[in-house]
Order: sequence, then C-alpha cells, then structure tokens
Amino acid sequence: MAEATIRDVARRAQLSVATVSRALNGFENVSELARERITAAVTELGYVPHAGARSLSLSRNNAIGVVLPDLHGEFFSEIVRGMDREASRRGYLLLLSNLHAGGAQAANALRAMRGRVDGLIVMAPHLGVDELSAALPRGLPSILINTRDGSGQFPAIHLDNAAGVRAVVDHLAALGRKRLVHIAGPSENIDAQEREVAFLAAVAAQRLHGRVVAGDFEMESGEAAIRQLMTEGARFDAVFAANDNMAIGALETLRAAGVRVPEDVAIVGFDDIPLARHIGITTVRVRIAELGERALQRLVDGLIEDGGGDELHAPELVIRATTDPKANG
Amino acid sequence: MAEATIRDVARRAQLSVATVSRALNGFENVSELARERITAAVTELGYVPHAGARSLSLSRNNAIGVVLPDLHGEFFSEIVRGMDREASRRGYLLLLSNLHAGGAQAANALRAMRGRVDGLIVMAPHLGVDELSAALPRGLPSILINTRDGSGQFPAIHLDNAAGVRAVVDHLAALGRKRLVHIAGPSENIDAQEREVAFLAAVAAQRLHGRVVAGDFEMESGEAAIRQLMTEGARFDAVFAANDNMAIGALETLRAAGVRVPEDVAIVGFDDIPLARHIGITTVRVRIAELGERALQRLVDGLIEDGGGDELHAPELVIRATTDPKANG
DNA sequence: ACGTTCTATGTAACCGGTTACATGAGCCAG
DNA sequence: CTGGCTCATGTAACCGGTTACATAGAACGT
Repeated sequence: MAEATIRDVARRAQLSVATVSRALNGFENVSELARERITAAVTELGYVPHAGARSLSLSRNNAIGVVLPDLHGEFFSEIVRGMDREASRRGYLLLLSNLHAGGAQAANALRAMRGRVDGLIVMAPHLGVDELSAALPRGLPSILINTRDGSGQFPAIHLDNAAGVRAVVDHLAALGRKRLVHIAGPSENIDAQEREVAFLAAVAAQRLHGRVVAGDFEMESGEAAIRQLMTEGARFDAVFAANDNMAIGALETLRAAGVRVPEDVAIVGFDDIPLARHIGITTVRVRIAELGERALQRLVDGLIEDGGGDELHAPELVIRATTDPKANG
Repeated sequence: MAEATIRDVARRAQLSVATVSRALNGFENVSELARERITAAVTELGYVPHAGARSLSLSRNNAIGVVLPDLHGEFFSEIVRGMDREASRRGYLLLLSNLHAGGAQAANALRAMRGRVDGLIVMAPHLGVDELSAALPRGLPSILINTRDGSGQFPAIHLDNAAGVRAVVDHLAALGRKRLVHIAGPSENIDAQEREVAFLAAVAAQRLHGRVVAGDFEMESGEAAIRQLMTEGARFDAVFAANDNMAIGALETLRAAGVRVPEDVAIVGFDDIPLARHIGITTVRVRIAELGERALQRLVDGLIEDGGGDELHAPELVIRATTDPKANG
C-alpha cells in the first residue's frame, strides 16, 4: 500500500483536491460539512502531506541549509544549537552538510542544496570568496560566518576577535601588568590569526611589552609553551592564551612550578568553555549559540529585505580568579 | 531574473528537456554534439538542478531526517558527526529537527519530514512507542536510538549500559574492592536508570557491598555526593560515577580531603570525555560517533532489505590512573 | 419575477524535474 | 530499392501538492 495522497483524501471525502487543500491549509471558505468529511478521510487514511511536493508548488521550503567545515565538538554543537533554536522558533528545518573535502566536492555540496532550502549559512574558512560565489547557486540567499570576504559581496557575520583581545589587554594593563605573553593558536586558523594580530596591536597601543609563542589550541601546547618560557628564563607577568584549553595548560604548569596565579602571573583565555568557568579562568566569552542564532535570524529576515554588509559579533570579558584574586571561584 | 530551469537549458541548447535530462544524468545515448551544446548552455545560464523537483519525480530524496531531543554538547555533536560522516560517504544529506517540546509539537516535527527524507533516525527518550508510532508518517523507514521499545516494532540501537557497568564492577572486584558507591545520574534519564539498575545487579552478582547516591550528571553533584558520604563517615573503597563529569568532581573532592586515589579509593566514570583522558580517569568509553554512524548505516541499508530488531552498541572499559596506579596519566 | 452578489466547490494548469513511448534518420542485408 | 534494426531525440504524462479562474446554487434587493 503506497502512501495516501491528497487525491486519495479527496476521493474518499467525495470532494475535489482543491477543497481538501484549502481545508488542510485553514482557509475560511470551506463548509463545515466538507471540513468534517475531510478530517475523517485524513485520519482513516493516515494521510500526511508530502512536504516535498508542497515545497515545489509553493517555491518555498521552510528549510535553511547549513554548510560547515569539520569543526571540533563544542563549537559545532553550540552553533548548530543556536541555529536550531531560532529555526524551530520560525518553523524552519535545518539541512546539514559538512564540508570535509575541498574543491569540487565542496561545490557539489553547495549545489545539492538548490531547491531544498530557502537560504544558506556557510562557514568555509578554507574557501576563497571567488570560489564560493562560483559554487553557490545563483539567487540562493546566503550568509557567511567567520569567512574572509573583503568584497562585501555576501552578508556575513564575524566574531569580533579584535574587540575581545583589546578588552583583555586593557584589563591586564589596568591591573598594572607590563610584560605580556600570547600563546597563539594554529596559524591556518583565521580566528587564531586575528587574535594574534590584535594582540600585537593592542600591546603596542598600550605601550606594553608583548611576546608571541606558538600553540595549537590543545591543552598540551599551553603547557609546552610555558615550560619553554621558563627554560629560557623569560620574564612575564601575564599570559593570554588564544583559547581556554591552552590557558588551562598554562595555569597548571605555572602552579606546578610554584608560580602564584594571579599574584605573580595573570592568566587569560578565550572562549569561556564550561571548564574555564569551573576552574575560574578569566576569559573572553563567545556566545557561539548566539552567533548561529543571529546568522539564521539575519538570513530569514533577509529573505524579505535583502540586507548586505558585515556584522560583528562582540564577545565579552569575564573576569575570574586568574586575574582577580578577589573573584570567587 | 528567476533561476534557470531545465527547460531554459533545453531552449538554449535547441534540444528537448528529455535529452538535457539524460545528458545531465550521464546516460549513454546522447550524442557528443548534444552533450557539448548542453554543457555550454548550462554554464552560460549558471544552471543548477532543482533538487526538490528531482526528488519529487524520483520519489527519492537522498536525505535522512534526524530527530533529537535537547541534548548536551558533546553527545549531540558526536552523534551528529558520526551520522554525517556516514551520510556524506553515501551521498545523503541530514535534515535536522530538535524536539524541544513534547506532544503535538513533536508529532508535527515528525510529520514535517514526510516527503523530504528517505528515512528517519529518532531519539525521543520521553516519548512512548505508541505515541511515536502514531506520530511517525506511515511507510517512512525509521530507526530508534536509545528509546525504550519493548515491542520490537521498530529497528533500534541502544547503548549497552549493562555491559559497560558489568565491566566496571568486574574490574573493581578484580582489584579487590569490596565497598562500592555509585553516584547516579538524573532519574528521568534512561541511561542513568539503566546504569543504576545494572550497578545493583552487578554488585549483587559479585557479592560486594553496593550503595547508590544521587547525582545529576554535573560535576558539582559529584563533589556534593562525596562530601555527604564523608560527613556521614561512610566507608567505601571505590566510587563509580554514572558519568565522567561527576567522577571528576568526586576525584577532586577526595584528593582535596587527603584521600589517596587509587590507593584508598578507586574512581571510575562513564563516557570517556576528552578531559577524562587528560586527567587519567578510568572510564567506559562510549563511541558516540560510531553509534550515529551505525544508525545511519542500518537505516540506509534497511531501505533495501528491511531488517528489524534491536542492536546493542557495546562500550569499552578504559583503565587509567584512578584505578590502576601503574597506568600512565 | 429577475438580476446581482456571495460563497462553496470544481477543473486544470503549474512548480521542475524524469521517463515511457513515439518518431524519424541512418545503416545494413537481401 | 526496401524492410528491419539501432539509436538519438522529442512529446507528454507523471510525481503531489497549490491556486487562478470558472461555475453553480443560495441569498438578497427591488
């Protein structure tokens, strides 16, 4: 037995498909009698409308495509959660496609969205804007997240790394710290790049001494960075890691070496992962879920009035015990 | 300018839509000349096939619907990652729908999938099988994850909590531990329930002393549980927490009180979150991504040969420093 | 009584693909 | 030269909804 269609319902209710369609979509001009016969037929047949067919005839899918690169746990789940929250609020579904491979593979993934979704949220840090605009189906509204797009060709949302970094450096300067160390993230990561550049700029602006050491966003690289600095006998009174993981590694290594935090050395991270809160690390809170939420919001709103331009998503400094001895927990 | 359709391409290439369709789908019986004219027209018009229309006429979507409850970070991202990995391998997309609210809301979410996807992966711990089968569109292949379904009405995959717990208790017994404490998870959580029940059964089987204290999967509840036990002056030589978070809380609290781990008290968690590995906590590794991968696999394979029945996904004991003093880190 | 308006319903075209079947050209054997 | 075969191509129906337009019957005013 194949699935019941609207024509089956119409036949059973002894009405036309038009009337059935109108009844199911809550139009006014349907008699009470017809309505009853239709509801009866629907339940008897177990009829469920075919969303695909509906989309085709309405040219509207009530779905948003989400194209993400392979990204690590928390960021992924948080950004999707944010999108989902806003999507379900507005009655949209999310069509997910992870971009493992690059090149033609990526282009295909984007094309496969045509005719299934009303808009696209794309996060493709390793794709250039020219490649993107070549691969994106024409006329499919798209918004970019954390993707470099100087051209302003697409609406975009970025994390405002510079603002976050400035807040950190200003905070450290206000505490009287003079010699700052930045443990950078992986060099191919765009956020890591921006944080490093912003660090150097902010340090210069505050006329402090700044130094950058390499890291890779993993906890171990934070430990390694500190061990290296101590072996060198480097002097510093503050460490600003490009993410919380490395800040935790740095904290443990310093404490293990008998350095007092924050008295001798202040430590700041980035991201505000749950563990940072638990340990009490001063950090920059990135509301990732909000980023996703906002992207979906702008996209769906933009389906009506096309708003271009970039938007910066400001993070927020959270002061805890690794810079402020009075902070609790 | 509206989107180009296959008819536009046909007109431009001076051929019929049938020929264009055949050429685009790689049929043999298309002349070289036609093929060239079509490729030219396609690039000139920037034509991208309309996946929705294609699905309608093929009655095939190349998409799988994923319906999940609100679940916390790691579990969500891992399970989706696993599904996505397998999906993109097989050329499927994932249509995501989070089940925030229950009742009619949930039923609608399931219905909205009809005609968009070829199958459904459902994780709905708070929905009964009867509600589910009422809400699920008839004829849409579905597989259940971690959902109680005594009826065997749907194919299902469960995490084998009992096996994991038995491995833990056997391990502790082999180490000579006699008095075990289980810090349970939230009582409405099905995995937490199963772990608690299995703990009591395993302890009885090994003729050990077992006690259960309440927890809620958060780190703080692990700390609280231990504090309470110590206040009471309870005696125990092993703590088995229903997840790693609580195990970490327990570990910190015990160490802070000067109790030696593992010499005085052994500690075991569940899940194997990254932090557990870093700290060196003995735990039960749940390959969540594999669970998702397997669900998608079975679903897609089952689209051909309908295989019902339950499947248990076995976890694996990972022995680390909180039970074995010789284990490194 | 009649024309007008209103309302519920029906008919059929359309969304953008796929494909069964029809057609006509080219080729070869007899 | 003709019948039969192969093969590229075209025509039109179909997937399952929506909806512009047509229509019939009821209600209403004069």
